Amino acid sequence: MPRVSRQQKESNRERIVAAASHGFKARGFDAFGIDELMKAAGMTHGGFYNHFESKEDLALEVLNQAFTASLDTVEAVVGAHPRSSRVALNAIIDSYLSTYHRDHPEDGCASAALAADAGRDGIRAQEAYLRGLQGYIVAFTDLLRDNATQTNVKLDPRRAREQAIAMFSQLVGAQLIARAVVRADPDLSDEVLTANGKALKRR
Amino acid sequence: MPRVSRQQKESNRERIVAAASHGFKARGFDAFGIDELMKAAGMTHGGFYNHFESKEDLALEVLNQAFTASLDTVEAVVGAHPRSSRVALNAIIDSYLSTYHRDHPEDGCASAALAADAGRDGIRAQEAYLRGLQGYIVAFTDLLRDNATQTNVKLDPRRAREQAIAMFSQLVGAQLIARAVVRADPDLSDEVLTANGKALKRR
DNA sequence: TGTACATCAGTGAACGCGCGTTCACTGATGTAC
DNA sequence: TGTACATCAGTGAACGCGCGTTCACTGATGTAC
Repeated sequence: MPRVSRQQKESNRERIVAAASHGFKARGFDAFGIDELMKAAGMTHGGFYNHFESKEDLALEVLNQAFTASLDTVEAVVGAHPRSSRVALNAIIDSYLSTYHRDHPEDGCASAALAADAGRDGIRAQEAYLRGLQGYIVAFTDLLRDNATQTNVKLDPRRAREQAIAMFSQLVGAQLIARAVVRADPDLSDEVLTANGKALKRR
Repeated sequence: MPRVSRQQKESNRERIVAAASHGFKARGFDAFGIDELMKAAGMTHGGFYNHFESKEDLALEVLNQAFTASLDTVEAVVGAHPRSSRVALNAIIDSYLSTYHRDHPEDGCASAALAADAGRDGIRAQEAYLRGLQGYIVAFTDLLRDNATQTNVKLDPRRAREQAIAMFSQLVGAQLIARAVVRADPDLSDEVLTANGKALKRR
C-alpha cells in the first residue's frame, strides 16, 4: 500500500505522539514499548523511525506537547470565569483533584504523571519539564494576584509566586498519592483528594 | 566457597533488600535489574532466587521496609523535640524539603520516590504503600493536635487529619517537582523547596 | 567430641523473551518533462 | 494534461542485547549417630 501522502504522514505522526502521550502517562516511559505504541497509532512498529530518531527523541516531543496541552486546559478554565479569579482558581482545584483526573492519568496533567520519570531522566527531558512547570507557575501566580486585586487585598508579588508554587506542588502530590492507593483503598484515595481541596480553598 | 551459614544467609538477604531499596528509589523498579542489584549486594545474580520468589516479591518487601524506615526517621525527629510539637513539625518540614533529601532519593522518603510506581502497580504493592501512608497520616495528625493543645488552640480532630493529609501531599509533591527540574534549573528547584517550606510553616 | 553424610547458598552458564532498532522490499505519491 | 521515473512511508522479518529466571554444580554448613 505505501507510500502515503504528505498530509497523511503528518497525521500519522500526530497519532504516534498522541498515543505515546497516553501510554507514557498511564504506564510510564519504560513500560510502554514501540510495538504497542505503533499498534495504538494504527501502524506496525517498523515505521516508527520514519518519524523519530529514537524512543527518547519521541519522549522529548511528548513532554513538550503534553505540557502545553495541560496548560491549555488551565487557560480554558480561566477563560470560562472571566469575572472572578477566585471562582477560576476553585474550578481548577476541583478539576485537578477530581476522581476522573485520578482515574485517567492518560488524559491528565503531564506534571503529575511524569514527574518521577523526569526526576530520573537526563537534562533534555528535565528542560522540557521545566518549561511546563514555569508555565504553570506563571499562570497560577497571575490568578492569585488577580484575585487579590479583585478582592481589594494587598499581595506581595513574591508572596503570590510562593503561593503559586506551593499550590501546584500540593496538587501534584495529592494526585500522585491518591493514585498510589486507589486500588488498595478507594475511600482513603478519595479522602486525600477532598482534604487537599478543602485545605487549598481555605486560603 | 558456598554453602554459607544461616546467619550469613540472613545478612545476605538484608543486604539485597537494602540495595534494592536504594536502587528502586533512585532509578525506579524497571530500571534497576537483578544483575546490578546482586552485584551491589556483593553476590552474583543466580543466588537471588534463594531469597525471593521473584523480583516483584522483592518489591513488596522493599515497599514495606522502606516505609517503616521513613517513618522511623520521622519518629526520631519528634523524639528529639519532646517539648514543642511546633518545633518538631518545622524540623520535619526542613528535613523533608532539604536539598540533601532532593539529591539523595536513594536514602530518602519511599513515598516520594515510589508514588508514581505504586500508582501503576498492582494491588499488593498499593497495599504496602497504603500502610506507609496511613502511618504518615497518623503521625502528622498527632503532631498537629499536640501542637494545638500546647498552644491552647482548639483544633477539630477531623480538621487535624485533613491538614495532615494536605501537609504530606505538599511535601511529596514539592520533592517530586524539585527533583524533576534539578538538573535543568537548580535555582528553580531550590525555590520550589523553600517556597513550600515557607507556605507550610505559615499555618 | 568426632565422624559421615545430607543439605543448600552461592556460582556462572544458559534459557526464552521482549525490547529498541535496522533493513530489504513494496507500491502509491510526488516530480520532471 | 499525460507519461515516466524517482522518492520514500509503511510493512514485517531479522538483529543484538539485556532482562528475569532456571539449573547443574560446588563445597562449606548443619545434622545424625
